[in-house]
Amino acid sequence: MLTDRRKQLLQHIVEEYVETAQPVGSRTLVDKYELSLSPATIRNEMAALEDEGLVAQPHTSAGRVPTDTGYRYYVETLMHEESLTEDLRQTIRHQFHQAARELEEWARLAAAILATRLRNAAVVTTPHSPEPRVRWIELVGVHDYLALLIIVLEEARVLQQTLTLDQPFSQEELTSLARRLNDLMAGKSAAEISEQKMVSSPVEISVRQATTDLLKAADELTPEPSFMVGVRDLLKQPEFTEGGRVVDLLGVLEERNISKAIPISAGADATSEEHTVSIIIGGEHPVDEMQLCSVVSTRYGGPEGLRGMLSVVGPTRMHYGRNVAMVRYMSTLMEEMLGVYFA
Amino acid sequence: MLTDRRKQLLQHIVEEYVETAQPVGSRTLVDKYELSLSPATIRNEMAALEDEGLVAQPHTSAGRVPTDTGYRYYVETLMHEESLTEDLRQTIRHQFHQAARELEEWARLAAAILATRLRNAAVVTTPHSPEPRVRWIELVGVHDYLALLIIVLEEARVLQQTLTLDQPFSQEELTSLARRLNDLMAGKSAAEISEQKMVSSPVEISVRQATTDLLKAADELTPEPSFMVGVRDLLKQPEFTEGGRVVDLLGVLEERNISKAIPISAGADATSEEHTVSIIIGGEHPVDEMQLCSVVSTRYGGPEGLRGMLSVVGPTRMHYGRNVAMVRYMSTLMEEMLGVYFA
DNA sequence: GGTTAGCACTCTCACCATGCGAGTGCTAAT
DNA sequence: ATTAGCACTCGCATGGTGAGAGTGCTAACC
Repeated sequence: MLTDRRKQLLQHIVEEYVETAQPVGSRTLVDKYELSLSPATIRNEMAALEDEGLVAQPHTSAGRVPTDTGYRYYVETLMHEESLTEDLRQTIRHQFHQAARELEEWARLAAAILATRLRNAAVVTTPHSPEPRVRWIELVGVHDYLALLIIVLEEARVLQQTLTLDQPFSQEELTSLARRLNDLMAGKSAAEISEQKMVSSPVEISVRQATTDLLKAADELTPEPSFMVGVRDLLKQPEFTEGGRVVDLLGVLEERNISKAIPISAGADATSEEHTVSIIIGGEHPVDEMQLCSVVSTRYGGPEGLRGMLSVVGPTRMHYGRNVAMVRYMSTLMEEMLGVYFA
Repeated sequence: MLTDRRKQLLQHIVEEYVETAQPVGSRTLVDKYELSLSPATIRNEMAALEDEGLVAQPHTSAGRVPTDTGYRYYVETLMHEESLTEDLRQTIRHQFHQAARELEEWARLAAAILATRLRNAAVVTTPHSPEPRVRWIELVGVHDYLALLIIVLEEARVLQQTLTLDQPFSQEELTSLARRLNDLMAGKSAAEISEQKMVSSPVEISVRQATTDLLKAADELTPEPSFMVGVRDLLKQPEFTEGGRVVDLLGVLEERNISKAIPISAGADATSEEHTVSIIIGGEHPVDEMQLCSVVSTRYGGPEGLRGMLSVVGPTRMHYGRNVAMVRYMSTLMEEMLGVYFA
């Protein structure tokens, strides 16, 4: 348990370091924060904080820098979440209402806003349901042996797939087949469709197969349009300028496997109802290349089990208070939009 | 007009520099390429090449480096396009035949292959027609006042847009409206649809409006899934490691405006039939941030006026012979795939 | 005349010493 | 418990030096 003074000191160190990116020394601390103490005292206190593993010095004669555990302590007990001005809220809300009424568009916009306002990289996934259900199914012939299978999900997402037919079909035949399947499949999930055992034509079977495959795949194929936004800002940070490390980081982010780079697991599932914002700090991250970064993320949900994720990736030396506030606000906003969308 | 010896010398300089990323000196040249001449002679020749503006030295006591004009001369007259082994061709073709039968998937695959094989960034756009036409149109209700407009283009691309309705419609009503519009619009382009003046219901008007808007926009919205692949390799190049410049480059690439970063204009439109591969070298590029890069690109086309673009972005010090060969092969392959697709 | 050997010259880069400044830890006094 | 003072440690910037690479030029050579 830390004394109040040490807590406050840690807070100052974190905030100062976040701002300047320089190791912070005892003198700077007393000067800038007008502590009515001498640098010597601060030094003693800092030595204590170092013993606790909360701060470290890059080299003997440098100031202190927060460690991952230091940041962790900070976000858990010391940080106050910044509150957004009503003005800012309005501006952002306005941007959303001006955008096209499209789920993907909203996700993209959210990512763009997060990235530019916070000057960090942002990742937003479009909302999708854990067990997607068919709302509508359509078959459009491209030519004799080729047709386009289009599936509209309950959540208004559109999937498509090209099918090779074993024999020519006219558009009329395809349409009536689609009608028939529509009646059978509407409102059903992949599992439920698979259960419907029945004798039917080879085409019908292949369409059914394609449909269930698509539904199953729908979960993973988190479309990446919203991705990569702001990586530029991320790489601008002084801690990345040295060169080598950047490349690895980019490598991880470039693979589309977002879930690997941003494991949302930590605690978020249990109380996900309550807009919990989860924070992963540096070395806490399972993926090596990400250990210079912190990730602030939260889920958002809509009706019908729709779920998506918003997150901000920045250097460990990020402005946690601001990022958390912003991510939280964007998630409520996304939920609001989804609510309206599905009235 | 250069003497044969100077041409060959330039060729060696380019190829050596491409390989080693080091300014190449007279001694290395005679040693490595077993020229039966002394370094002194080579020096004289190099001085001549420098007078012509084809090579330059970073500083007085360094070897020579090709200038942009040097590279230009090289690609126009000296370079021989590498030929791909039958083995490689087969491997790649195989990858394509294993992939999903989907235009986007092919484009993505093409980009991935280009990027990994050439260790450069690759950009591929999915094929789209300059004047898209409607093949099929569908309306799916999401709830009372919201419907999804789905348009399948002749080229088998699917567009979608959410529409707000001024009054509730049942799915039956929407379907029959879609049928009616389908009959009117099938095979038509945006311009032709706009011409069809007729009295109709407000919904119908708004659907028509949305359709033409979508068709018009379809040209620009070159989907970016295939983008950014391999930027990692790009930034690994020694010329980018210093730091500052990378950021700007990323900035340009991150904006989705590919056409700006990769103007294909240069000569490609006229004789585009013949798989002309266009090359933009360093300073020739209109965008400042791209002037450290070269771009090798070509268009590819399919039936029905379908057109797309393949390109590779790398440092000026790229392996032109290989890149051109690969880009050319991928373009014929894409055409082949499109041909099969639309039988 | 083209080619070459030789040489002086230039410039980069790595290395080392040096000095300064920032910041610390410790001790002794308050 | 706090603080002043001081010796100490590093990092970093500065400057000098020497090796190495590569050049241009001149004079000799075939």
